[in-house]
Amino acid sequence: MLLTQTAEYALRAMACLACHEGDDPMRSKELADNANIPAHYVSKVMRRLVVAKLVHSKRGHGGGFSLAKAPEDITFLQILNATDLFIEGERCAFGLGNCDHQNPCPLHNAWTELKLCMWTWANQTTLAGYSPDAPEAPEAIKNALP
Amino acid sequence: MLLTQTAEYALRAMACLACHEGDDPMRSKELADNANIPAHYVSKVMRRLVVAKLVHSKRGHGGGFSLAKAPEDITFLQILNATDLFIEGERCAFGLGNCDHQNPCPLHNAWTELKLCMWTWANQTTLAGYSPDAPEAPEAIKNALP
DNA sequence: ACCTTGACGGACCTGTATGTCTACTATAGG
DNA sequence: CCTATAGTAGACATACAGGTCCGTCAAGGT
Repeated sequence: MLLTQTAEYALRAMACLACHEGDDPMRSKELADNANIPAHYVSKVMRRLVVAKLVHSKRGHGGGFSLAKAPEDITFLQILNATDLFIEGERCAFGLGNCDHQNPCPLHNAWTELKLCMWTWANQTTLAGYSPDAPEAPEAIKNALP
Repeated sequence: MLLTQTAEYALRAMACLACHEGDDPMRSKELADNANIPAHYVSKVMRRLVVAKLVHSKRGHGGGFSLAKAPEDITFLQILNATDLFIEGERCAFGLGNCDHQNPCPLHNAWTELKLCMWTWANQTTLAGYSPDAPEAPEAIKNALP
């Protein structure tokens, strides 16, 4: 599992909201069905996104969830950080104690590269990419993975 | 947490073995101390690496663990795959049911990119990079992360 | 006003990853 | 042959992410 279950739910939920048409908010039941999240777990996931100000919630009759900003302004990094999967500021996996840029441990570079790789991906990918007719992945990417 | 705890232990243990000098195997107690792994958990971690044929174990008096091949022939990908963190063949986080290259879901490309990013890193990084006097990370990497 | 809808928030349960302990087996050396 | 050493294997314990449940609160509709 590359991401935690909750992070995966959050990404799917945000994608659902991004492609939701109309101005009326989306109810948790709809989210659960469309994003394939356990019905009773939706509120847990969404509350984190509300606290992170990525999503607005509206109570009562006609209530539900809606994006707090334009899809292209919401990066995956923001979503992942809202769900406890902190990429930034993570300690070095190899450093025992004091390991930073000044005192790099032998494998510090490898670790930094991985973080940079994930961080760049998460920071560059936004919900704007969500579209039912998005272009297919380039051949290079399709064939690179075994 | 970017990696699972066990995966992190495995990487550290392999790094310790890679920089271990001499022909005699390294005892589990030494590994536990040097790689900062709970003493009684070392055998659990190492057994996976033994099964994956990345490490040789020797029982009895004078026994211990040693790398099964040259450090430069051991990639992080092999180590991670040995510890249940399968990067390859992972299903798409966004696909609900049938989602592949032929029938990509709207966010399939983003997911593929992340997998490719991690896979490339893991596949290109080997234990050969382990050295107490490895060069520092390029400035670009050092400054890219917030 | 009252009722229905639906998010909020906390208590609580559960399963998996992690960690600990112990009896067993293999090897080397005296 | 006996003993100390050191990995093996599996039972058992624990912590925490994941998941369920329910009472509360807010907003419309009638």
